[in-house]
Amino acid sequence: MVRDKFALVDCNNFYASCERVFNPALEHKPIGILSNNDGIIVALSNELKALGVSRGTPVFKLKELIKKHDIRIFSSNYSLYGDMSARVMKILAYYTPDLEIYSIDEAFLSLRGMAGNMTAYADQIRNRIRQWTGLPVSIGIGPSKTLAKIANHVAKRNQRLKGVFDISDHPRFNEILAAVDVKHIWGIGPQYAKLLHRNGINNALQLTNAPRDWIRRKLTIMGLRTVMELRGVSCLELELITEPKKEIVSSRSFGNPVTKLQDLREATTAYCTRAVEKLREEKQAASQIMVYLTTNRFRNERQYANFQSTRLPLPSAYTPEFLQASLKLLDYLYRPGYKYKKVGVMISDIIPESQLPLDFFQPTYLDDRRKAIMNCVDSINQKMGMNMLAYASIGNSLNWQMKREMLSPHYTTRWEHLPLVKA
DNA sequence: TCTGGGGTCCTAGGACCC
DNA sequence: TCTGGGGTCCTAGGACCC
Repeated sequence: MVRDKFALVDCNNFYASCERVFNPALEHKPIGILSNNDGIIVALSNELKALGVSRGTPVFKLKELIKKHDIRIFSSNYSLYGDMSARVMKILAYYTPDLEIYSIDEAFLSLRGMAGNMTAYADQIRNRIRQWTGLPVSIGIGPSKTLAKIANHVAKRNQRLKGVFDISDHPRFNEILAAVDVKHIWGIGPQYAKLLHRNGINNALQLTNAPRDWIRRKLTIMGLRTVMELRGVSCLELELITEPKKEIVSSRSFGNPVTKLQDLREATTAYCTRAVEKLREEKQAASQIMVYLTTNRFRNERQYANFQSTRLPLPSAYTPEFLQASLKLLDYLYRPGYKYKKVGVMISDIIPESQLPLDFFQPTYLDDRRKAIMNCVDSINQKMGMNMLAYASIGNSLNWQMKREMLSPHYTTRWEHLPLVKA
């Protein structure tokens, strides 16, 4: 029997590293990347971590620290990170077709059946990514995905390992697991970590040896799978084909509180348009649409949070149809007198476009000219930029738009932002 | 003043059917 | 006092991931 073997390639402090690639002055500086709306820190360089800052901290709480330590703060620049991610994944695909792109900065590779020194192989991958993109990555290797994740975690924390660690058949396997807190295990979140700690299960080795039935009962089947994976029994296969999404959400918090229905209608138009665009990118159609509206739960003022959904007569991917429905839902949800923080649109009951039902009495998305119109709009927007062609209800007040006050240039996706090299 | 966004899976409980 | 037994489908809520 050929034993499974997985490598997890993970970019170190991905967003911060992307900013650094194009701005070498940031080397060795503490860097923080902000969420949408410049709200919280979502990514940190090691230097910022060393100052005791953690993911999720609201940036306003760091004002003093930022000044004191010359911390460089950036709004998130997804067109830059998305483009850098694509470059890394392309390099990995060159090594193997057995590649699962797990997130913007992580990928699993299958090393099944490969002979030779895996550490040397991983070193080579790591060096090539560094050389071709400028990004530092860590690579963990193990007999299951969960153990590959742990190996990666170990690689990141030990300078001596130079970014690569293979945990398979390691002579000090137990010792290594005993040093990993359960909260760092893939699949164990804050709630489960608390539960485990309460029951005296503090590290990965203890979890590995925990009673099966108890785990099944308290952590469900998912938790049991995690334990098996820790024992080196691979339960999670590489997912080579990306499954179509079951729901698509588009929503944003507003830069400033919004009170007027008109502004909410404009925001809803923007998010609904984007959601249906994503639906078409996946070549899917949907029949369920939901709109939700909330005030700011952190503020000590009158609160409102509600949602409303409706069903289209037939599955569709025609934006105007969704727009009409979502604006109607919004009008129904809206109550004057509140300061709103966020509106969102969710699309579900998704089926492949190819499985659209036929209807004798009304044209479907495919039969009439709707699909052709959407294709046309999409290709123009793709070439000329998002919302180059937009729906009138998007308006032009922009009262609802998010804050992005510390955005770096779009170094790789806009000609006018290309970095210049001075002769 | 200032606290993100976009997903997935599992389970329990209710509705409804025979 | 006693109060069937399944099956299926749907939804809400809770957990997780990045």
